[in-house]
This record gives sequence, C-alpha cells and structure tokens, in this order.
Amino acid sequence: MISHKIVPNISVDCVVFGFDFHKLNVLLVERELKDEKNGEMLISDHTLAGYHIFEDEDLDSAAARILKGLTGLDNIFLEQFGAFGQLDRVSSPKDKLWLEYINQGFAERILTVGYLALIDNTKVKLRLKDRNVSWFPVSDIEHMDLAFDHKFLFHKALEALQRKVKVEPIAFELLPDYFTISQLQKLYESLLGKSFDKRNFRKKVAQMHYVIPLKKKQQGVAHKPAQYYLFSREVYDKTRKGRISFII
Amino acid sequence: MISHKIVPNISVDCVVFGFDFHKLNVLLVERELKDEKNGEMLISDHTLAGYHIFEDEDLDSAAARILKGLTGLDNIFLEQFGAFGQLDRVSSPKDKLWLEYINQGFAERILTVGYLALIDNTKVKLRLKDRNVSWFPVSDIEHMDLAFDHKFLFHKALEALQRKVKVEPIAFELLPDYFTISQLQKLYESLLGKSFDKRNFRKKVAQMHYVIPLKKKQQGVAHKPAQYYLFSREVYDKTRKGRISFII
DNA sequence: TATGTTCGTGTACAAATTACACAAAGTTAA
DNA sequence: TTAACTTTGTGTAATTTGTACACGAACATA
Repeated sequence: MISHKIVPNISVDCVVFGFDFHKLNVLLVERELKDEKNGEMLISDHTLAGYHIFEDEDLDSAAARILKGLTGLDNIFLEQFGAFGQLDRVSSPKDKLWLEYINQGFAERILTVGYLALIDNTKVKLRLKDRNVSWFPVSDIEHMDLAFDHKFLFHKALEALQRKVKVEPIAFELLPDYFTISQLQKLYESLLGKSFDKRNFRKKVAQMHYVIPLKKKQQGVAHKPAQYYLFSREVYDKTRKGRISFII
Repeated sequence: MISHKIVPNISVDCVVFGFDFHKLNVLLVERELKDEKNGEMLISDHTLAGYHIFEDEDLDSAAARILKGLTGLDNIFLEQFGAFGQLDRVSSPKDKLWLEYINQGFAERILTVGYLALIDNTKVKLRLKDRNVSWFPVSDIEHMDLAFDHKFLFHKALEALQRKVKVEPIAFELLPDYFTISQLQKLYESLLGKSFDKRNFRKKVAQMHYVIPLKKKQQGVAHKPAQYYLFSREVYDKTRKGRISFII
C-alpha cells in the first residue's frame, strides 16, 4: 500500500443518497471521541463521508476513493454540488477539538468540494471498518447533530438533487436494474416530497420511451404482481428534447 | 490599503457574460509576457478573470472582489459552476512559464472554483488598470488561445448557463432594467443558439406574469416603437410553480 | 408622400396536463 | 374452496399548453 500525502486545506465531502423503496436515506459516519484519561465521551455525532484529497489525486478520484472505501462500489453516480470555503466553517468547540485530535493542529480554513452520490441500495453492503457507517432517513437529519457545516452541506446537496431530478433522469441511479412503476413513483414522491396521481404518473412514464417494460413480473407478493421495467440511457440520449420549460 | 496573504493553492476564475443586444460576449483579460532582454513576445493570449483567494476571504467574496476590480460593479449575479482540481490543469510550457513569472515557482496543483457571472452590459465600463480587459463574442472563443484550462472552464460555464437559463429567470441579469420583448427574444436566442417564432415567444412571455409592461415606449427609432418591460423578482417568487418537466 | 423597418397580433390543430373510480391478479386466513 | 385483503393497471373528458404560420400598424427618413 502506497502512502499518500494529503493536501491539508482541501477536502471532499460526499452526500450519499440511497432509496429503500419507502424513503430516501443518507449515509453518515459516526464520530466519537473519548477522553483518554477518564473515558468521558467528548464527541458523539455524525459526519458526511469525506476526507482530504491526496497530492497526487484529482477531486473526482478522491470522492470515488472515499465511496469505494465505505461501500465497496465503483462506478457510483457522483457529481459536484458546490465548493465551500467560508472562513467560519469550523466554529463549534467540538469541531475544533476534533480537528486538533485528527489533524494535529492544522487550523487554517479548509475548502471542501461537495459531491452528491446516488447509490443503488440493493447493491451495497456497508463496510464497517474502523468507524461506523449507516443510513439515516433524510427526514431525520434536520434533528440530528452533524459535524462542522455538514447539515448545511446536506441541505445544499438535497436541493441540488431535487433540482436535477426534475430535469435529468438521474433518479434511476437510486433504483436497481429492474423496478416497478410503483417503486419509481414512490421514489419521485420521496425525492420531491409530494405525491402524484397514479394514472397520470403512469401516463408520463409511458411517454418516456427510455423506461422499458421487461418480460419479468414480480413473484411471491400477496397481491397482483407488478411488471418490471428498466431504464435505458442509450434510448434516453437518443430521444432527449430541449425546451424552455421554466415558465412561472 | 491592507495587504492580504493569498492562499497559494486555491483560486477563483470568473466567466463573465454580457449581452450587447446582438450576441453574447465574455470578458477576457489579456496576458502578455515579454522577454526582459530582447523584448521578444513570449506569451500573448487571454485568461478568464481570476485570482487567488486571500487567507481572510470567502470564495464568494473573492469572486466579487475580482469583478469589482474589473467592472467597478457590486451586486453582480454570481454563481459557482464547479470546482476544478485536475492534476494536469497546468500542462503547456507557456502556462508553466507564466506561473514561474507570476508565482515565483509555486508548482503545486491549484484548485480553482469557477464562477459564472452575468452582467448588465449597459451598466459597465471596463476598468483597464494594469492589464487589458475586453469583451469577446462567445462564438469566437472556440478559435482563441486561452491560458491554462480556461477554454474548458468557459465551456463548462456556458453549459451551466444554458442549463440554468431554461429553468430559472436568470437571463434578465443580462438585460438593463427595461427591455423590449424583441431584446429578450434575441437574448434567449443568443443564449441557446436557436431561434424562436416571434408570436409564440410573445405568447410565452405573456404567461410570465413577472415580466411586466411599462408605460414607456422606445423613442427615436426608425420604426414602430417597442414597449418596454421589466422583470419583477418579487412577482416571480410569488408565482413560481414546480413541475417534473424533463420528459424525453 | 412613399419607403423602409420593426412592432405586435390571432387562429386552428396537436400534444400534454389534470382530475377522477373500478376490475384484475395474486396471497393469506378461515 | 371461498372470502378477505392488497396492490396493479387501466380510460375519458375538460383544460391548458405547444406549434405553425402572415399581415397591418407605427414610426423615421428621404
């Protein structure tokens, strides 16, 4: 294993979203620090998945590396949603304490590049290495205690996701290779926080020629089995249209 | 004047767009370097408006400072379009030479945060301080010689602009306080590189209740004078609708 | 007074959006 | 084996939006 030198004032943070067919979740890493002497818990909260970039590494590679470490997956959908370099990014005493512990006193402003990651939940098995990583419902984050400005970053990522999802077919990154229309609908409802009429939603999907029905149906469910569909990026790319659609 | 310490490995670059009622333009800064001995021109090309951030300064402030310096304007529309930290950002000999001259040999990778800026051309008078700054038609950039990866950044900014303009009413930032519908149409045509039917375009504008006709008309033009309109962000914010509109 | 130029308007057809209710296909439990 | 339960999957009518297309009106100028 080669050891890399980190760039001390640049990091990436990944806001990783996953969908469990009921709700949208985010991946967070546990952060704990105990007093070495009396064992008192000094810090116990959560952070986004992030780390400094290496000197010999691109930004995208750094984000991919971090995700590979947590999820074991390559080829995760990854996209920047912003760069954050406010001077007061680290303000709470807890965060300063943590940086002292981790960073050995590097106290300058750290610029973070935020990455939005979308994961097919069915493909991932979290790797609990030295630290605990787990999924949290997006709706819980508001009430949680996150490190640094990570709650702010989370909000920015969610906004970016909600904006993008209306304009590009990236929601499919959150679904397995096959999915039912109901699952797709629930996903959009979770993403956008509102509900859609079933018939109208299906009508819309029918217009998306890149959502293609399969021969397969659901099995072993206690109701009429649903048809499976897949998303074809090739068909999407061939049939996309442009519009000015922002009206009002 | 206080002197600030720069952060050597972080900079911002601004891709500044302006509209002259005929076409879209970008602001570029001349870059010249002559051999001190024989006066031979070693470098003569253009760069985006950019500089390192200061140690005591936020990213947004750095971008605003740079634009203020070039245009004299505050309150310019400014928005990040990406962070760029590829290891090979500086590859050409010219760029290396330039960095040596400017930076006195700081050779590490520099992370640049790209800012998209939209300017009301009628309000700006370029400040030619020590270096030459001027507008270039967007359509010319492809054939120009730009420093570093600035042509790449320009393309990314243009893409971001074209994407945003379809979804948010930011095009108005490029127009003066009053404008005619024809000017608005020409602007959209310049931005998106296609033309629209006049009657249909006006029908669309009529649906945008935040584009409000004024009493004023054009004066002194050798044809039927056009009605002036203004853009009201308040009305926009009050009447915006959401949609899933990406279909196909 | 004629010419040149841009402004500003309407209609008919196609496509998309919205609101809304019920039978069909499976499992499970009695 | 039958009834109860659950989710799937479908159609229609009214409204709104998108698209294609041509000409008279208003002003300056010569």
